[in-house]
Amino acid sequence: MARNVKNIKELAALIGISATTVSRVLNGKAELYRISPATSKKVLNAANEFSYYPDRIARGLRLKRTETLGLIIPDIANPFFASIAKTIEFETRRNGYSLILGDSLDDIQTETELLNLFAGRKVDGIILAPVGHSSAHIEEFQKRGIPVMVIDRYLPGTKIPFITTDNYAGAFEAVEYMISKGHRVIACIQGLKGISVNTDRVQGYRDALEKNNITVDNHMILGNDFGVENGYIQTQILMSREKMPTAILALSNLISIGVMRALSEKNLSIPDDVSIVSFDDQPYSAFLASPMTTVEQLKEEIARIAVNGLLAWIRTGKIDQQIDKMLKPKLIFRKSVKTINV
Amino acid sequence: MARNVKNIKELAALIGISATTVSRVLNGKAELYRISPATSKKVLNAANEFSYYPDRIARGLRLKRTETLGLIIPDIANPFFASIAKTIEFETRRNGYSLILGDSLDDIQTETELLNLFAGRKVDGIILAPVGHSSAHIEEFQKRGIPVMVIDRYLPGTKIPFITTDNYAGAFEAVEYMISKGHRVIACIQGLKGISVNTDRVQGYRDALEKNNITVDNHMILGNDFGVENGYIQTQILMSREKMPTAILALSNLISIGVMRALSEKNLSIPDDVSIVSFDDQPYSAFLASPMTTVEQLKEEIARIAVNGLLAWIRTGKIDQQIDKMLKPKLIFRKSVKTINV
DNA sequence: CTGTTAGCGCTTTCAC
DNA sequence: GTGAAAGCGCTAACAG
Repeated sequence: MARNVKNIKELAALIGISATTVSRVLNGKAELYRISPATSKKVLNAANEFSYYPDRIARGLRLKRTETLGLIIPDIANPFFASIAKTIEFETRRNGYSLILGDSLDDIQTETELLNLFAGRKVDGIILAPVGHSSAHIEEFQKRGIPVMVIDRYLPGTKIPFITTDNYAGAFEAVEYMISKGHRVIACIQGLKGISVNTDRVQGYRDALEKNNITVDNHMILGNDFGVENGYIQTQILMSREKMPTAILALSNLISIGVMRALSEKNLSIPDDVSIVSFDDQPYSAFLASPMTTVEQLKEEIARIAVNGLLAWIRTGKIDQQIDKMLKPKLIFRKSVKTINV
Repeated sequence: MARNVKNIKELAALIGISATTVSRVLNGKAELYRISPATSKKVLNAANEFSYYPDRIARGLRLKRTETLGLIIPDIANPFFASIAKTIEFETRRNGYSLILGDSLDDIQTETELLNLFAGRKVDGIILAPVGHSSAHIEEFQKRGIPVMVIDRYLPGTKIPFITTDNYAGAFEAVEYMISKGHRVIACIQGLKGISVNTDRVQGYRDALEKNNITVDNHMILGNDFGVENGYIQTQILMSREKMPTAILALSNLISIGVMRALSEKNLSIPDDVSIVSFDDQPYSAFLASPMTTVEQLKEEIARIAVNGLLAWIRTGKIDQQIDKMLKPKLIFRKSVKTINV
């Protein structure tokens, strides 16, 4: 095994040519500069033999481009985001880019900090599942010239491109389905208030009820977090009330786990005592005590469109505003909704 | 809002001092160089006012250190690894480092490619959940001077430090528990053959049987992947045999989902028809059709030790060989194992 | 207490 | 066809 070589100059010296030529060959510009095939071959062989990998940091400095994308996500442990991250990583690498990851913990300050950090690291673009309603920090960021593509959630009233699920339609359909099964008192345990995903789902919930002449009871909309704990606590609250819902719409897969925990502690069963529909289909959804009816989102699709849209934006320097997209979700029917007297 | 400033020189010019001084103040070396408080304050104010963030790429080139860690994981969509990744990201950032993520798809070639890529990007260290038995490519890598810390799996016969679960003990306990419940024909659906996690678990399974005077039937050890599909297929094979097992040890959470799918298709129920214990506890484990008895691993702990050990290694330049650790897992008893005639 | 200068490893302009 | 030299933005010697 030959020894390694530390930089392009050293490699060039070893072959007895200039660093310039080595650089040209290694960057596929041999043709362009009419470098002789013999020289080319020598360079390629040497690079291989001495396992030379160019220093991407130096390259990035010179080129003012790092071939790195930033990904900011509110909770990488949430399987919904983990799946999205997997596809994003794959697509990113397939295009010769690397991915730097940040978990914002659904906290706007951490998100801002990550944006600045990534800017300092000169990422070429960012994919962001934003925490908040406020978008000032993101727009300011765009102005610094770094493309930001928003996924999952979008920022109304801004020019920031996004790919998301048609959450309104998903919630609307889910609720209409529950109504068709005879439910009239349906609770909605929501995630973080004020972000589009949540707002749209709640609106879909409201409109489905109203369309079916059921008055919306604001006490039936509660919670403020996408996590397990919130699902647990809100269900306890719901179940201690005089007027208990016969069905619950859980606005995330984690929330529905919390719901299950609370119900099982009270020896209430799904769907006999309470029906439930949850957002985000998961591999385990079908194997729960009561196989869960879910609203499935096109995770891979969202990830792919986001990466490719962002890279196109980076390459051309301008954004295809047509990219804004809301992908239709799909209701997956299982057994967590009971038919009750109509 | 003041305009932004593009580099340290420009900022320095604006205040009317040299870039050196600005650099010193911004790096907290004002004291060291006895820079006057007045100048210091001016610098800090200006940096803030013009929202100047130093270019970490240029800094990295100069310092030969990027304050970036690489994380290579076989499947970020697997909630086990997603949880680990979350803690790793958090700890990494808390220490002022960034994290670049690679998903090896449990493929050794992709893993090697990622290692080289990360080397080119001059990461200061790497946390790796390795795919394979072979460790040559990793050792070669260490020689290039980049510290590699292995998690989850370890490489026997190498000097590469690792943090993992005591998988042998986990499997041993799980099987002894099933035996204590009267099971004698216990199958083991394994993950990727040849990697330590798998080897150790299988060995724990074998030894528990033998210790209880049950002859190990090699037909009862099958499979070769940690994913859902493998659990599904192997269960179908098991259930189509003359001699069916009364219990299954599933060597990952994904495998057990596959087992559940196959059983439910055959209208077999857990634990009435088949008992099961699965590795990796998950938030949903308690809410499955049959609440699942699982072997819980200390994910956060593994992640924390790995990051802090790696950073210490980077800072001091030498590795604390004491770091090699196998954390004891915990058996969580639920209802997926039936007591049968003994 | 502060500044000048050199150089990290790469790519590109300009020159031959 | 190839090379010398400049410079990306930063920090650390060295100098005062």
